[in-house]
Amino acid sequence: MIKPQKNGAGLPTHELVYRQLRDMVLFGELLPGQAVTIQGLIQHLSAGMTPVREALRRLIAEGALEAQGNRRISVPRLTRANVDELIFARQAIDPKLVFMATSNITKANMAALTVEDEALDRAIVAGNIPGYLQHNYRFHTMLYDIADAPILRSVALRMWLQFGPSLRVVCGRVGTQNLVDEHKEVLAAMAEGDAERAAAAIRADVLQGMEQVRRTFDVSD
Amino acid sequence: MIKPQKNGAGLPTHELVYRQLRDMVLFGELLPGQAVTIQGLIQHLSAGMTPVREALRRLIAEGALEAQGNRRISVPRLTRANVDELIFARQAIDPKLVFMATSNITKANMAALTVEDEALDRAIVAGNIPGYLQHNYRFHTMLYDIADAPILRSVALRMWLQFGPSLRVVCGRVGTQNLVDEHKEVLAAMAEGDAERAAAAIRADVLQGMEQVRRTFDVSD
DNA sequence: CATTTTATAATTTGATCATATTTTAGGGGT
DNA sequence: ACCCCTAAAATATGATCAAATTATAAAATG
Repeated sequence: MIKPQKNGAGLPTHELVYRQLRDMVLFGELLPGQAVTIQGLIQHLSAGMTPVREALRRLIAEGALEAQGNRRISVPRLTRANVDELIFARQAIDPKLVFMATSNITKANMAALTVEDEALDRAIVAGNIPGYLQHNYRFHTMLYDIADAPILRSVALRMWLQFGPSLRVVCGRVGTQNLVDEHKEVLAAMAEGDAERAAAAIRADVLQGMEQVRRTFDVSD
Repeated sequence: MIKPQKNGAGLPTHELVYRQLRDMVLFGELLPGQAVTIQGLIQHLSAGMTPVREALRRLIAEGALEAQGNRRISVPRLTRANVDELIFARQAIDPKLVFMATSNITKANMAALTVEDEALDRAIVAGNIPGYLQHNYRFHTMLYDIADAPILRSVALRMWLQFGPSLRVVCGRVGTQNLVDEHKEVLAAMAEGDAERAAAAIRADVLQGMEQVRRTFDVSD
């Protein structure tokens, strides 16, 4: 007698499992190189096998996890060359999305962005690393959503999934105090409708953050 | 009594199902808007449920298929705005990959590219649409592989999965005769080691092909 | 009376689970 | 080092439940 339980939310289980795993990748509960097993997740999330498998296939396709070939799955360990690829791609995509977002900005959007950025600042001064990672992610993804360009958005989100674990490691080493961003400049430019300036500001922000990731490779590897 | 059959190849079934479905998307056996059902694939490919589900999750994550929300899956129908996004992304990514590939080119690589391009030319004069699609895809993906940049490569491949079905429709309307490409120029530049010129050539090639896709939206939609 | 709308039943499809099989990794023993 | 053996993890299947679409019938409107 098999009885599939109806999970609390209105979402399918494989979607819930996906989101939990994605957040674990993004906000640093999983470290680069760490192994991920299906059985382990079944127990840890108390989920069935099929939903877990589907979520893993999806995350592998998105680059958040890596299939090693011999039926093993792990969190990817970035190489220096990988980081350079990510820097190039983000420099190309993120400014375009902010440029597009500037046309679609509304009062409500701008207010929500400001709230998120202030929460981000508080996390920085408090040295709250998970809070920093989450609010920073949310700030950028809100911009992606406002741009209303689903294909470019999916590419940008994919990049976040790839450098997420490494970013976590960086923050663990250098702390949050040394982190600066160009978010205020982005918001000011968007408020004036100056798409070019907003795009340039986010480009600087992206470059600044990614260089921090790159720097860790120059010392360690 | 359950007996999982050992599929002929050494690859897992979900991988084989994935490849078959991907090729169906890329080379036009599936049209934009067409519905894709799990049950249908189980019968059509005579595969089990789990492998089919995993392959579908992967293809959805890669943008080749679309989850409509109400548990239904279909081949995405591109909007004019989507095509503009694809044009922007390919213009940014493809030239970079060719630029990088120029540094890594070998005699064997160059020979293989030339063979592929000649097969492509033959398909064009023969009006062989599936042949055109396959050889064109192979030519470009060979360049991606040579570049040895897995992250940018995966982004570029994702773009192909998105415009694949629409490209098939375009070829069906205009035929292959009117198709021109800049592949000869790309190869000539790469042979000389002129990465800038090769990148510019592939940029022109991409733009030319994608404009063809865009044009169909100006008349139909 | 024809047509549209609404409600209900039937069928198809998707989601999840338990289980059987296959493969891999690791641990003694040569 | 190599090879068998065992244990654990991954893969694949079919059964079962749930949900959604389609088909069908009834009711209401013009």
